[in-house]
This record gives sequence, structure tokens and C-alpha cells, in this order.
Amino acid sequence: MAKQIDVRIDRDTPVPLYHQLAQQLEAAITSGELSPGEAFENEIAMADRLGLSRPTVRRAIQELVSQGLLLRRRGLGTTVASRQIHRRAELTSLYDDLKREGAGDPRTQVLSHEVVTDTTAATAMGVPLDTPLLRIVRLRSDGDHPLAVLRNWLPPAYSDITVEQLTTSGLYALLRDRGARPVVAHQRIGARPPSADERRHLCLRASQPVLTMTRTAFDAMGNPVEYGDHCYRAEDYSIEVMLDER
Amino acid sequence: MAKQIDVRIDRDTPVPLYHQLAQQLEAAITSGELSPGEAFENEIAMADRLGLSRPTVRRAIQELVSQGLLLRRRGLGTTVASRQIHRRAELTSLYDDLKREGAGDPRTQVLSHEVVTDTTAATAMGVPLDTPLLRIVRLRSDGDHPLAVLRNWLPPAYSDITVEQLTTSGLYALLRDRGARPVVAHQRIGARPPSADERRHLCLRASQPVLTMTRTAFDAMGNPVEYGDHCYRAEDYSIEVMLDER
DNA sequence: CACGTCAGTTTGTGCGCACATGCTGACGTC
DNA sequence: GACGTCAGCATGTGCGCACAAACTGACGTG
Repeated sequence: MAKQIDVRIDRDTPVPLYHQLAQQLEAAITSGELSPGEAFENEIAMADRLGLSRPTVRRAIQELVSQGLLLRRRGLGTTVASRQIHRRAELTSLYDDLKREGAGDPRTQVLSHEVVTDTTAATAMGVPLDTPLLRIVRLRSDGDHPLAVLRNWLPPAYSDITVEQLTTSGLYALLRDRGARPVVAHQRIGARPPSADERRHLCLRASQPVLTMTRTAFDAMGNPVEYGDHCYRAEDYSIEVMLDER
Repeated sequence: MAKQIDVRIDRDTPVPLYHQLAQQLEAAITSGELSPGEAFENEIAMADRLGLSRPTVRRAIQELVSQGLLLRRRGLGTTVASRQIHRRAELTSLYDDLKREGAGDPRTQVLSHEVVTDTTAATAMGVPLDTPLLRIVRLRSDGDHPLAVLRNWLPPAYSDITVEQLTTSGLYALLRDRGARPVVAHQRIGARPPSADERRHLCLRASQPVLTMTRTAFDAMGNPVEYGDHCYRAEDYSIEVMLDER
């Protein structure tokens, strides 16, 4: 019990000590070096062994606790959480949707690419209603099998994004390259029968529904980055969400 | 600028000082006493004014930063985040689904309540396949208008829950009363045409889809608490999710 | 006037210490 | 043998201090 983990701290990098420690502990847990339920070395001993202060070690451990990897109980100690509780730091991928494993041959076709005004998108992003927005409609497929119709509206700052860029790269990758990466987003998920357009693009019969998702993304300063209105073939798609309520 | 917020700290309650401070600051922000973008009093001054140490004040502010209410930048100071970024601490309600405002007359009818074995539910919860589970099927309505069919499977520890309790109280409220409150859950959201049963209960035509959500919840120790398979009238329901990626 | 520099401000990182609180297990008493 | 008590242990809360790093704005020099 109280397994000691091999950790090496480098005091000559600009990376904070607590973060170096947290990353190495996380690696030890996710690699399976520590099994769920196994006791963790206590703070004092670890601080002593590594030549760090207790607050620094506490901060590293706290990082992993808030990621759900560790459980701490006063008087008892710190233990590795059950594997089912392990979760990635991110919640639902804000990144592009088709990076799920096993997607054989992802393709993107740009159906439309024009500057318009749109009251729904402008309202959601909180910009004036007559703001010119770049409207992009893409069809996502796996090989010849259509999967989703993605409609997005972007503020003027991004209106120079080209069709070529969209074909080769995901929208979120493009946005991140321009610095303003999204931090917070609302998402609303629903379902409805497909429109005629959607039915044609997605090769659907009238009885097959589409799963819809609308979302708005902002950067850290609160500036709008994107408004999106996507619809997916419900047969092929489902959305994973992870929650925690503490 | 650097508006001072009226805060009262009580050192005679068991509530930690940093949490008292965080709650009162949160109230000041959400009540609109501080406007988005407005500068915040700096840590040192606030600590001095309130008779607290800087670490304590930092911890309170950090709580609000991780909730997305505040933005801090080194050398600049702390400012109130844009209103669009404000978000509740919880992500998606794990609590019962029909507490959304404006729901006039919520009713719950228990359609089925029996002990069964179910391989899907047992697998999702990670218990032996022959574990006897309490299976509950409920119909949620608003007045005479049906909204959702809720199917849940519970481990043996909860098999003494009665039909009466379910009619008057939400399932999650019951589970919380028994101590083991859920901490982490997976959720999977999809859509499909309704089954014959669902069509009858929800008064749907064949072309109208249902929005489906399956989820598994665990308590802090990793023990399974609930497996649920819910379907909602897509016309009346949509699911709100909030994300943040830092 | 343009540019670099430097002081001042504010948050970030890291250390030390002390005491409180919740839990476990062993000991001792009735 | 059942029960309360108490010591030991690990985390929780709270304080003090020092220095680093990022940003702003003013000042000064060419």
C-alpha cells in the first residue's frame, strides 16, 4: 500500500511544479500503473520525498481530483477512482464531430459559402441584426455514405475563410489557427423529421428523423466565434455527454 | 473603478471563509451589482479590507473563475466575464427533467414496477448479468399532455422504492434521500421513430420522432446508482448542454 | 517623433507554519 | 463481550512571507 510513483521534477523549465507533478501522476493512473481503489501516497510523505512543499503537492492532487481521477477522504487518504468514473477533462468534443474512431473515410463537401444576414444567427451571437455573416453549409460523409448537414454562421472577422480550407480542414481547427479559440458554448439538442433538402442530401425516407444540434461559441473575452445548426442521420449518430454534479 | 463589494464574513460558522466569500461575490455578480467587463477589486486590497489572507481571497476568486464568472489576467486584474459566458455550476440537470420553468402541471404516472433481470442495464452498470434489478416505467405529462416515457433500472439496494414514492417525488430526489447521490454519469442522446407502445403513450403519429437519452449514473465510490432509458416527444423537448474547453 | 526602458501594478508560483476535522483501530472499563 | 475513549493519521482550512512574470503607462533618449 501507499505505492510510490516515480516522478521527476525539473525546476529549470517554466512549467509550474504542480503541473509537472499532476501530469506525471495522471500518466501513472491512466497507464494503469495504479489500479482503481489503490491507496495513494499521502501528501506529506510525497512532498517530503520529492522535495516539494505540501501546498504544491496538494495543488497537483487537486487537479486530478477535479478531473475525477482521484478520490480523497479526510482521515482516510487518497485513492484512485473507479475506472468507470475516469473521464477526460473535456466534456463533449467542441472539436469537429467526425473524429470518432472507426470512421473510415471522412469527407467534407462544401454545398454553400456566401455572405448573408440572418436574424436567428445574429441574435444567438449577440451582434447587430444587419451584421454580414459568412454562411457555410457542408455535407459530411463517410465514403459514399452521407452523415450530416452542417450549417454555420461566422462573424465578419472570419469571412476570408475559403472553400479550399474548409474541404481539407475542420472548421474548429481553422478557428483555432486564427488564435480566437472557443471557450464556452451553449448547445441545444433535439430531433425532428428532415426537410426536403436534408432528406435528399442524407438519403433519408420520410419516417427517419434527424438529430439536430444548434450551438453558439464564444472566446474567452466573450466575443462570438460561431453559430452552428447541424443535423445528423439519427441512425448513424448519437451524442455522448458526461456530467458530474458535486 | 475597482468597485468594493459589501461582504460580511462570519468566523463562527463551520462554513469555510473562502466559500462564504465566493458565495457573496457570486451573488453580487449574478444580481447585476457588477456589470460585465467591470474591474474587480484586486486580491491584496480585498484581503486587507476584509481582514482575510491573500490565499483565502484567491481561493474564493478561483472558485468563480472556474465557474466562468470572472476572468483574470496577470498584470491587468480581474474582471467580470461577459454575460453570455455566465453559466450555472451544474452542466445539464441530472435532477429530474421536468423542473423547467413554465411547466404548468407536472404529473407522473407509474406504468410498471417490477423486479427483472436485464443484460443491457446490467452491462451498463457493470454488475453481474443475473442481478435482480428494479425496473420502473413512468409516463411524464404536463396536465393531459404526455411528454416522455422514462424507463429506469435500479440495483438491489433500492428495490424497496414504492409506487407511491415515485408518484409524489422525483427519482433523483428519492436516491439522494438515501445518501448515495450520483456524482458522475454518461449520457447518450439520439433520435428514432417511436415504438408502438411509445406512440400510444405519447400520442404520436408515425412521422414524429422521439428524442432518446440513455444514461448511467455512479456514486462517488464508483457504485452504480441507476441506468435510465428515456424517450421524449421531440416536439416539446430539447436538451440544453453547456461546454467549456480551456 | 519614434522607440526602448523602467517603474508600478496585479496576478502567478512556491514555501513555511499552525490548528481543525473526520476517520480508524486499539485499548480499557464496565 | 459491548461500549466509550483516546491516540494516531490524513486531509481541510487558514495564515504569513517572498519572488517571478505579464501588462500598462510614463519617461527619457536618440
